Amino acid sequence: MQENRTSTEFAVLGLLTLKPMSGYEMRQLVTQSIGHFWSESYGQIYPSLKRLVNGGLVTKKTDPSSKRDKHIYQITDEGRTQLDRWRAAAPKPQPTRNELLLKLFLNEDPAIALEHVTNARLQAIDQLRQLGFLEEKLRSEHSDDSRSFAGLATLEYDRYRAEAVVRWADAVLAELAPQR
Amino acid sequence: MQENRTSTEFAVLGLLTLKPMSGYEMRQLVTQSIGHFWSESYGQIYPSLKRLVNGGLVTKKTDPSSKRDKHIYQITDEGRTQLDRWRAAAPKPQPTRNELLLKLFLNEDPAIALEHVTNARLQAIDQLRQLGFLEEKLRSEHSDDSRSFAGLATLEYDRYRAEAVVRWADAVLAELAPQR
DNA sequence: TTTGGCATGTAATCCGTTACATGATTAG
DNA sequence: CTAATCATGTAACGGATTACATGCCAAA
Repeated sequence: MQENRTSTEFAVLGLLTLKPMSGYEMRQLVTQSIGHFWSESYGQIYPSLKRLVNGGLVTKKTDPSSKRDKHIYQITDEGRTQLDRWRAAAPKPQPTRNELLLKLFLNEDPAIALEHVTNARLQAIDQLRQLGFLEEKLRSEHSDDSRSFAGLATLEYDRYRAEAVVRWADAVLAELAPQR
Repeated sequence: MQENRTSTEFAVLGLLTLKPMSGYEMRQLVTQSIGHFWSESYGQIYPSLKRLVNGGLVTKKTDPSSKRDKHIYQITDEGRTQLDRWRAAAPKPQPTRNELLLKLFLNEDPAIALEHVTNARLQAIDQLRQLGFLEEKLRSEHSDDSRSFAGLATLEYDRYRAEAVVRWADAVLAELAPQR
């Protein structure tokens, strides 16, 4: 009887390897540190934790040091085993659906194309700025362990991609508004 | 009473500006020519067409020249109006969820990281090859009208991005397996 | 004659976000 | 006192894929 786990469940499980934490903390962690490439809502986190507990991959206990009703979740050995298997498997390719490209493709008005591409360029530049902040934060927090390497690699990924968007936009804009 | 249209419905509507066609043809067109950045399944196309007909943005008639039961859909003036409005609006940013990055982030085993990054690099290179084919096809089909410009721009987008992935992978691999 | 491609659609299911519902604690 | 933040969870809804169900026509 093989349980069918979703990426979300493994994400939740994997985050518990960083440290035992509550659903609330996990949500903060996701948005603050891996928000540039992953998101989880409460509507996913709490049900996932529940399923993981049912499957024995995670244990739940109430934090005695907290005045509030706070539940700390911790990964079990079985959880680590399953997580390792998932991590070793090839990441499933995410479906590509890009509304910007769709609008460009379906659009015959050059003015609109120009506007969308210009905006995309500005957004990419803004993303580069934000990635810079994140990188600084990451470097200051844990200076040079292996965890930091993985974090930096993910930042770099998005940096390369954002730079690619800027260059692409420049190329397209040059073609849209030539010699002037 | 404002209808709430999805991106899928506008995609379907927009494709009908290329030419009137059937649901089946649309599905072929999507996978063959814009598959690198957009996908639609029959489970989306047929219900969308139905809703668009109900809303008066599309008309449906049976193709008399076909022996089979073939329904040709055509965009109406009202459809064009609505489409124009949608095209002018800012594309909504697609949520970023990248399982590769998640696995890298959660992984402490360098061998697994190395494997995933190597694979990502190979996949990007393969994508570049496919984009090359698509570009040739596009250039040969309609040599130099405005439609071809839009098509090329979308291809270029993915080319820039795929090249960025290759460069990123090279950088990460260099750090994972230094001096040898 | 049987297989592959044309052709249409619906139903089941999955996965995700947003909205809802509730309440305690703490800082201003 | 009162607003922000901590904290937990469920319900409703939306949007997409996959599986299902059906059948004709053409070519091998």
